[in-house]
Amino acid sequence: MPDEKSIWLVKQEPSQYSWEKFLRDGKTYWDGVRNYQARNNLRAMKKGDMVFFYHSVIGKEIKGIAKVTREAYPDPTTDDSRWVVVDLKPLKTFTHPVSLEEIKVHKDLHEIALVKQSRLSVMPITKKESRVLLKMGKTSI
DNA sequence: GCCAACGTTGGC
DNA sequence: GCCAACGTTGGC
Repeated sequence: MPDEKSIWLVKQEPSQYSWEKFLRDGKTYWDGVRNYQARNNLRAMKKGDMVFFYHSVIGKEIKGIAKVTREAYPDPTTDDSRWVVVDLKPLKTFTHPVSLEEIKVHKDLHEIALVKQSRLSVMPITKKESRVLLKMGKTSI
C-alpha cells in the first residue's frame, strides 16, 4: 500500500523546544518521549507522514505541520533501549495558528485526542480532523 | 495481581 | 498556584 499515510500530532512546550527553533534548525529528532503510548505512536510513524506541531502550556495552539523524514530509531539521548525518536522537518507554518480554544468549540473536533487525552504527547489524528485543522490554519499542503 | 501513594502533565 | 487526570512504583 503506497498511500497509507498516517497523520499525527506532537506536543511540546515552547520553552523546551519551540516551532520557531524548529524552523531555524530545519530539522530535529523528536526525543524525550517517556510514555509507552506516545512511544508506540512514534514507532508507527512512516517516512512522509504529516505531523501537526502543538505548543502546550504557553500559546496552546497548533503552529504548523512537519513531515517525518526518518522512522523510529533508538533515542540517542538515553541508554535505555525502550525509547525511540523520529526525525522531523518543518513543512508549513500555519498562516493562522489554531488555538486549543478554537479546537474545543469546533463540532468536528470533539473527538480529537488532543482534547480527549490531554496528557498524551504523541497522538494520531484522523483524516477528517486534519482537513479541518488545515482549513482552520488557513494552510494547504 | 491489587491498589494506595506518589509524581508528572497541562489546562485553568 | 491549583488540581484533575493519569502513569508509575512498591508493599502486601
